[in-house]
Amino acid sequence: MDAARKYHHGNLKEAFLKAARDLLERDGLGGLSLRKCAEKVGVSHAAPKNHFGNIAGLLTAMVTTGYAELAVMMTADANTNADRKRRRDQALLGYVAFAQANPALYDLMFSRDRLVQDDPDLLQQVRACFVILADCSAELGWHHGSLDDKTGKGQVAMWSFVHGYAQLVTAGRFKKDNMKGLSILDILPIIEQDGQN
Amino acid sequence: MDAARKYHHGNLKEAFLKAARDLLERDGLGGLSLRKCAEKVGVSHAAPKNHFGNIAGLLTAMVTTGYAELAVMMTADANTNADRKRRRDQALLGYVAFAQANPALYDLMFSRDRLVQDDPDLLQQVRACFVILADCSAELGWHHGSLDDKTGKGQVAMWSFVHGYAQLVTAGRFKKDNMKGLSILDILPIIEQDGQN
DNA sequence: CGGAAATATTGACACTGTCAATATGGGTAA
DNA sequence: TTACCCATATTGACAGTGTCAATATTTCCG
Repeated sequence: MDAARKYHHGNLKEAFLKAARDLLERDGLGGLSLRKCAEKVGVSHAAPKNHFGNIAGLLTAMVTTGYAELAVMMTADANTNADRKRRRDQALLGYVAFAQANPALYDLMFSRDRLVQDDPDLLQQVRACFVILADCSAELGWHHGSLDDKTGKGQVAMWSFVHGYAQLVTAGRFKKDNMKGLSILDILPIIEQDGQN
Repeated sequence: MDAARKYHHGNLKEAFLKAARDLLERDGLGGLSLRKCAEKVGVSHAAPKNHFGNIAGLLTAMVTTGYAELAVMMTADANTNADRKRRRDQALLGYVAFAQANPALYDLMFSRDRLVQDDPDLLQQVRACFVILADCSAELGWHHGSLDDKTGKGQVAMWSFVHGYAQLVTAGRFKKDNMKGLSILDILPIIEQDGQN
């Protein structure tokens, strides 16, 4: 039997994830509900229970796909472009582009009390994104000088900066005239060490 | 008549804010509801409407007090300590300390779809915090070199870094062995320009 | 004193997540 | 094929939520 049509409805789980994501970006987190998802897909209001358990399970599954897409956005043309500096720029631009394209989902990806925090799939995708960012911090020269990169300080700095920038941009906090139109690559040189690229 | 006892209940508005904040930090945003606040205070379930309109109004008022406290935490002993470097350290440490002491409230302070974003009081308190951070960026030397600080790049970098660090710390994202125990002052030197403090 | 305004209560409504009980269909072994 | 089991989906119910209209109570002020 066709893998996409193997039951009453078919890939109901993926249909739910798609519906949930549409609702999330259209109406925000407050406009997303299990019942609306079910109605959008065309099944009964309790159908999601079989696939996700509860709403935290649905949100966790959706967020997990978000991290997977974030990793793709950061490494989009990594193999077609061997230059380290451009790879790093691409990763940072991709990170911010993902947040701007999916602002509500990006917020949810860093929520503390709406997700199943110890979900194995979620943790794996989060780790994958962090590894990519860690490479960026190394290419930025943040392991340079008297500091030992093995302490993780460079990675902490990298993640803090990129996440903070992405969240504040998508929240519309940088709207003053002297802040509009700034890319993360415009900001980066300010906190780079001298002579490190 | 006593200002603290001038009606049926008294300062019901402040009582609601206190109850809401208790519920928020105890049970998270999902455990906070208007009806629970009303029950906690001892009034009817619709009483909050007179003071806040709707739940977004209550959350906005609570968040506004949060920004005011954040500003206090950043400038706690500013006048008793004239040293610029220690003032800057105090501001950053105070910022992170506030986030760690009020993790759920801090999250809510950067929410996009649960607050009245254009509330005048909220905007004023946000601006006050940003001004303090902007001073920190200037004291960090991020206006140095060929870059003109008037573009706001230094402020954007400062806010991005501190907010990202605070949010990731409170979300428990820095729990690996090589990241535990790091203070924001440990991270800061990594992204400082050479010789600038 | 008396009306007006602010404040609080009551009752209702639609909506939400969750659960138990039931129904339906697909896969599989006899 | 047939009979059974299990995954999947539906139905109905329940407590809890925000919000609103109507009403009641208290305070304020002319």
